[in-house]
Parts: sequence; C-alpha cells; structure tokens
Amino acid sequence: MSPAHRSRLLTHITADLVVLTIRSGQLHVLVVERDNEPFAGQLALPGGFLRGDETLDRTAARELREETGMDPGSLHLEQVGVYSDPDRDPRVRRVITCSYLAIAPNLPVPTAGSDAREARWVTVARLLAPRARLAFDHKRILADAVERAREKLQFSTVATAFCDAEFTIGDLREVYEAVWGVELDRPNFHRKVTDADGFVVSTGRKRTSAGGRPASLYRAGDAETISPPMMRTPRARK
Amino acid sequence: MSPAHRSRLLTHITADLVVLTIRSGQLHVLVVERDNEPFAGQLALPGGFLRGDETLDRTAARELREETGMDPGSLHLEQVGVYSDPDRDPRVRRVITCSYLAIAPNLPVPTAGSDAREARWVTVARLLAPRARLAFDHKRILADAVERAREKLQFSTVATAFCDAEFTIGDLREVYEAVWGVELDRPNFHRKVTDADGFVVSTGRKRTSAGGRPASLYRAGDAETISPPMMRTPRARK
DNA sequence: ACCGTAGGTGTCAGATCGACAATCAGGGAT
DNA sequence: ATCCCTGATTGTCGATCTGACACCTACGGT
Repeated sequence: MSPAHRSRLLTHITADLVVLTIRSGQLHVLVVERDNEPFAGQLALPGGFLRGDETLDRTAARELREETGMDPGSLHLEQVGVYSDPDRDPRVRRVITCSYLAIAPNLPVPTAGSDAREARWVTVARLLAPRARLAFDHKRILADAVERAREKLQFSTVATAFCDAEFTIGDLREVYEAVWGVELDRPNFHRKVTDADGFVVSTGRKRTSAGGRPASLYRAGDAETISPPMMRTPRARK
Repeated sequence: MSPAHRSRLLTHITADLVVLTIRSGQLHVLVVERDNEPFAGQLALPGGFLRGDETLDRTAARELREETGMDPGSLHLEQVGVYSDPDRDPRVRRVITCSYLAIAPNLPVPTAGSDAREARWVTVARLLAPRARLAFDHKRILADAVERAREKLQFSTVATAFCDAEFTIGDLREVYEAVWGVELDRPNFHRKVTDADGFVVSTGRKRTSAGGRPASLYRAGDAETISPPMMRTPRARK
C-alpha cells in the first residue's frame, strides 16, 4: 500500500440522495450548496454520514428528512450503487458513498425543510451538460441514478411515484416524456396504461383544468411491474 | 446511540461474490466453507475486505482471483447492493458489505484456485430452500443476486456470459431455462435470438454432439440490451 | 355560438408471439 | 445399409400487440 493511503484505512460511509421530480415538464434534481470545504460553494447532492446504529437505508431516509424536509415514508427510495474510488473525497478520511434514488411528486417545496441548507431544484439537463460541475463525483452519481430511473420506467410502475395521489393519464404521460425526453402518442399511451393490469386504478372523479375536456383521475395500482414493458420509442422531441 | 453500538463507529467494508454458473442444467453458485469464527464450518459466499488503495470493484475482482482462481477479466462482474444492518456481523467491528454478481461459463473448476479455500459449486435451489442456512446474511444476498440475474436475462445479453466463447443456440436456451426454471419453446427461442440485433453472431462453424443434428456455433454480439425483451413465459417445468 | 385544447375511442396495417407441424442431419442400433 | 432417436432449424397460422392517425367529446374562453 502506498504511504498516501496508509493513513486512510479508516473509512467513513455516507448516503447520497438523487431526489428527482418533474416541474413544468422538465426533470429536476434536488441539490444543495456546500457550506464547507472541500468544494465549498459548489453544488452537491444532499447526503450525510452513516451512524453507528442505523442501516444505510435509514441514513438515506433520515437525510432526506433533515436536509430537504420531505417525508421519506411517502416517496419511492431505492439504493442505486456504491462509489468507492479512494480519491473521490480529498479529505484525510476516506469516504465511500452509497447513492439512493428518490422519486417525488412536484408539490413539496423542499427549501421549506426545517434545518435544511440551501436546497433547490435544478434541471437534470443543466447539471449533466458537458461543462457543468458538481462536487466530488456527484455528476457521475447523478447520471447513474437518472439512467436507473429511465430503465425502471420501462418495466416498473415507479412513474406513479412522480405523481400526486390522484393523477390523470396526461400527468403520467408527462412523466414519461420528461424522463425519457421523447414525445409519446397520446391515444396509444392512454390505452396501454389503462389496459395494463394493476398499473392505474380509476377513482370515479375527474379533474377539469384550463382548456380541454376533463380528465379522469386515477391512483397507483398494486402492480410493481408492467408486462409487456412500456417502450421508449424514439421520436423527435416536442 | 445505544452503548451496544458506541464501540462500533469504525466499520470495515467487504465485497462478497455471488458467482453463478450452469452445470448440467442447474444453476449453481460458488460457496466456501468458513475456517474461522464466526460461522466456522458453515457455508458462505466468497469475499474479502476492501484495501486502503482500491475500489470495491477491484476488491471483488481480486477476491475472485484469490479465492476461486478465476480470471476476473474474462467474466461478467457487476455490483448488486449494499448490506448494512448493524448486526449482520456479530464481530466487534461493524462490517458492511457490497455484493457482486459474477457470471461464469461452466469450464473452470474453481477448487483448482491457488490459495483457494475449500470452494465448491452448490445448486442455488438447495441453498435457497427454506431450511437451508448460510453464514451472515448471505442467503439474502444470494437471493437478491439471483433475482438480479433473472431480471437481467430479460433485457440484456448477459446470458452469453454463462456460455463459452463459442456456443450453440441450444446452450443459450439452457441458460435461460436453468436461470428462470422454465421450459422454452425451441423453435421460437431460436428465431428470437438469431433475429435480435447484435445478440449472437454466427461463426461459420458447427458443433456435432451426441445425438441430433449438428448445431451452428455463435459468439456474443455487440449489443448489451435486447429489444423487445426476452419474455419469461410460465410453462410447466421439465 | 364558435374556437382552441386536451381527453378518449375507433380503425387498420404491420410486427410479434406462442403453438406446433414439418424438415434436416447427425450418431447408434440392427 | 437402413431405421430410429435426438436435437437443430424452418414454416405456418391465428391471436395479440404496436404505431399511426382519424375522429369524436367536453370543457374554458371569447
């Protein structure tokens, strides 16, 4: 082992959060501005250290509440991957992180969190742009989590996690369009989603928004997977 | 924090391997018999501690070579998940592990590994049976990795990682049948696989084995995903 | 009353699927 | 040499799914 690493046998472990939501048709992620070195002033994903008596899942849930004021019980939260490059954190103690993907509906305004740092929504497109910078290896972590979300939309029903408890098929379609960056055929999407077993359940109600016929309201069904899967058909962006 | 955990702020990190292969139509996993406490004498997944100067991916690759004598460069190796229950390891130092799924063709006899402990293949079915026991939380880790493998067969081309460099469509079909525990329709499987873009590439050669018409040999194609996916059709087991 | 907009249904041709018949090409037995 | 058994591979067909797109519905706004 090289001398540079001899002093780093003690490792700390963190959970970092990639909290995604859709705002006005764009995929957004929650970021905080760092107060301290390293990377002070730069944007980073929210996250924090594992405590001695908790699992990483609990760390992720706790940080979600502490840093963003959101309720971990109410939204989709799943482990994505571990990042363990010895040099990913320049501090003396080596830090390994486990990333979590969280999916939230639009409603909550995160900055309202209690002891939250300056947390805010930024479009994923902006943070993944070639010249964009994030602290540590968070750009990579973000990219991996977004890719995970894109894949999961195809085969699972997580898309409903982006919506409120009651939503229209149009809302759901906007989720797919925002996350995949494609435009989907309305009629076909409607049929596929309503025909799929356990994806959406009709409540009797309707919602009448500005312009257009009132849309039926649905809530998420029991199913976790969709078969056959939703297909990501490449067509020109809106 | 409770006193019981106060002394466990220092954590060690391991990589554990779920090495899968197919032997005579059955899905097998590589296990070792533990020499030391805890769980001495019990079966466990191979794995080992992260070193100060390496990533977890490198730890997994190194342990694969050291404990099983296999060449990590030649087989599929992917991170699956992190297991961080504070009580998952009864030792004083808390141990968090990251599991890796490795997929190997049948050929290598693992016990031939250099400084390998007693390593051997056991059917997954046997280890996942209700009354079966594995050290630590390795039963859960195994179950999760196998489930990951099952899912990946649907949408990706990893099934070829179970085969030798050159293989027949029948070999590939046996992989699906063993991992999914179903019987697939030969003609339809053949068509689907050969029609899928970049899944398999025909070498000119043929292999003539005992009984039956000689089968054309293929090698893995460039594609990593299959679209449309392979469908797991439930039919009676052989 | 008319228009714009978005929700939702109908239709149709082409692709895919699952089932299964039929044909091909070896080895082994007679 | 011939027949039989086994698995590989090709054909066929009806049921289903998909993607494109016409068309009808029901609101708010003007």
